[in-house]
Amino acid sequence: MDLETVKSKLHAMNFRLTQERELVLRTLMESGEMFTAMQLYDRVKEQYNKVGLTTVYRLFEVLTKLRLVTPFLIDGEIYYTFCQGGHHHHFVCLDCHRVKNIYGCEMDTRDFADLGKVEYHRMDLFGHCENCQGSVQPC
Amino acid sequence: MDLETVKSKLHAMNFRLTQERELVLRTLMESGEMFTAMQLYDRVKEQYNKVGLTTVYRLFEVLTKLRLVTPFLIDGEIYYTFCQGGHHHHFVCLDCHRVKNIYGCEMDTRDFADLGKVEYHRMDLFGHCENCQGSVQPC
DNA sequence: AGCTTATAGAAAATGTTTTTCTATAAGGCG
DNA sequence: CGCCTTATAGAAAAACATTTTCTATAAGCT
Ligand SMILES: [Mn+2]
Ligand SMILES: [Mn+2]
Ligand SMILES: [Zn+2]
Ligand SMILES: [Zn+2]
Repeated sequence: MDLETVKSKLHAMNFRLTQERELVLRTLMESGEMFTAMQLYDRVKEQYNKVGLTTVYRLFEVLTKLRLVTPFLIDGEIYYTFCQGGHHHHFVCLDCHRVKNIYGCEMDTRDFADLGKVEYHRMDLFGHCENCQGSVQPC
Repeated sequence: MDLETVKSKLHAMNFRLTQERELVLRTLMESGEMFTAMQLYDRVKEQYNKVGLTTVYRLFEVLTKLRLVTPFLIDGEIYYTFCQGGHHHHFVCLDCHRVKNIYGCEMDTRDFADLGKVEYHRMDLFGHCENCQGSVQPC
């Protein structure tokens, strides 16, 4: 998905795409990584200009409403990754925090009807991506 | 798993099973639910005596180290559920927050070798358990 | 260009989690 | 048992994370 599409989704919900939001969104979308609010704030600062931390928090809030972001809990911290399109699963690199989408879910939720009514499910794989294999782990 | 087993696991790591920990642990284990620290603190208070909130936080910390607890991120909040035994998946009721274990994982992580080296994975189903189906949703 | 209203960002407020500190008791050992 | 060592309880403070408030600004519309 490109920035223009996100823009229309924002507009459809009466949100605006400000210059600040565009900087943050670009950083998030182009990285393929997941970030805590503070991490994304720092990344934006180093790559572009400075934006307010509040702006990052508010963007995560908005993107969550639009379901354009998926949260991950890792080591007690909440990370967000840009995420859109149909249902899919994830591979998360524990080293570089890059996220890869896995399409083609074969699960049939009817198999679990005895447990209750399944609304949705998630599957996340965690490991070390090709880039990070063999390389020294970040401290 | 019963309390005695947890006790030995604690002792094996040089942790102690105090009266306060036992109260909190009982509440957690017997409920089958997942709790935020504050929720478990409140539940212990109403069912038994009062314990310190710090004690609950510290117990979650210890149980996390022993891998006797699994964290869930729901609506921006971190919940913990008592969780032990071999690899399995979860069904979480969005209403009552009870958790059911799903054994018999058929996934072969080698199917994803092209993505990187998979260390572990999780799968969580979310929905409404039999008890909560048809009943009025909690506010 | 002009209008309306969502947003930026600094500062304050709020909420959550961790740390500190002292008294207590768990568990080990004789 | 009784004694000893050391992990833990819990209150209070500190640290940290997130949300709210408030005013100026600019996005988007006409
Ligand atoms: Mn995704
Ligand atoms: Mn479990
Ligand atoms: Zn990687
Ligand atoms: Zn339920």
